[in-house]
Amino acid sequence: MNATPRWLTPEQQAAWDGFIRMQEKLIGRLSRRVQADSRMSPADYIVLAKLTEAGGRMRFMDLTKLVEWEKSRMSHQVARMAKRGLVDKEDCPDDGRGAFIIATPAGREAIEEAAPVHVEHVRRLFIDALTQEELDTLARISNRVLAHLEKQPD
Amino acid sequence: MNATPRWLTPEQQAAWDGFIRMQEKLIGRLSRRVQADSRMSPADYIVLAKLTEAGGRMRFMDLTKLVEWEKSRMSHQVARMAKRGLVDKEDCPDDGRGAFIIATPAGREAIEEAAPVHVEHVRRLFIDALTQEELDTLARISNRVLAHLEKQPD
DNA sequence: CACGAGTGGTTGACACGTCAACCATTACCT
DNA sequence: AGGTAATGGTTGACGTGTCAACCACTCGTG
Repeated sequence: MNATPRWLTPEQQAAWDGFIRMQEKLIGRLSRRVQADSRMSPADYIVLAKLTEAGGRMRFMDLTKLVEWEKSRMSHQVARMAKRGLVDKEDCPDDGRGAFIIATPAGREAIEEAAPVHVEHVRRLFIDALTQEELDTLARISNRVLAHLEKQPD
Repeated sequence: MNATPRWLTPEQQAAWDGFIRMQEKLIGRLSRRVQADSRMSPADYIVLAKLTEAGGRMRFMDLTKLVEWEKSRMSHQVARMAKRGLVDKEDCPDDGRGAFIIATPAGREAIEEAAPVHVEHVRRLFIDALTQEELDTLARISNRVLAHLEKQPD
C-alpha cells in the first residue's frame, strides 16, 4: 500500500505507552479529585486562577491567549461559569465588540478555597512520586517536546 | 481556615507546569491530526487496535478491562462505533447478560489504514523530539508515577 | 428452591471540547 | 469616504467522558 511504515522500536513503544498510560491516569484522577473536593472542574480552576492572578478583570481575548485556548472553548466555558455565578461579563466601552470577564466575589471565594486542595492533590499524586532530580529531568524533557512542537506547523 | 497550605517550590511548579503544558499540546495535536488524516478518533483507534490484536472478537468486559476504561465509557463508545459500522455486537450464548464485540471488515480496514498514520504522527510529534536516552528516562519516570498512583486508593 | 448479592451491560442527563459558520465592529488601504 | 480584511466574540451541532441509576441475568448460600 505504501513504503514500509517504520514501526516504533520496542524501547520507543515502551516510552510512548508508559507516558500515555501515566498521563491518562494522572490527569483523570486529578480532575476527579479536584472536582469532588471543590465542586470545580480543572477548567474552572485554571480560568479563575489566571483571572484572579491578573486582578480579577480581563479582556476576553487576553484571558483566552493567556491560557492558550481556542476562543470558542473559552466562550463556552465562560458562559457556563457565568451561569454558575463564578464570573460576570461586561461590555467594553472602548471596543464595541469586546468584553471584560470579571471574577465575582463567589468566584474569588471558590478559587481561594480550591487552590490549596488543588496543590495538595498535585503534590500527593505527582510530586511525591518523584525526586527533585526526576522532576527537573521531566521539566527538561517537557520543554524539549514543547519546543519541538512549536517548530512544527499547527 | 486550615494549616499552612504548603505551596509548591518554584522547581516543583516548573516541573508540573511544563508537564501539563506539554501533555495538553501533545495530546491535543496528536488527536487532531489522527482524526484529520484517518477519520478516526484516538478512542476509536485504541479500541479497534486492541480488539483486532485479540483476534477481532472479544467479550465486552474483557475489552473494557484491557483498555482500562469504565464500562459506561466503553458502552457509549461501542454504540457510536457500531453506528458507524466499525464494530458489531452479538449476544453471548453462554451468559445471557453478556455481549461479544466484533470488528467488522470495515473496522479492520479502517485500523489497518490508520495504524501507520498514527505511528507516523507519534514519531514526528514526540519520538523525534527526544533522544533514546531521554525516552528511556521518561519511561522510567512514567512508571514511577504509575506505580505511585496504584498504591493510592481510587 | 428461594433470595440476596454480585456481575454484565445500558441508559440518560450533563459537562466539556472542537469545528465551522456567523455577526458586529474596527482597522486598513486607496 | 468606502470597501475589504481582520479582530472579538457567540452559537449550534456533534463527539466524547462521567456519574448515577437501572435492568437482566447468574451465582452463592441457607
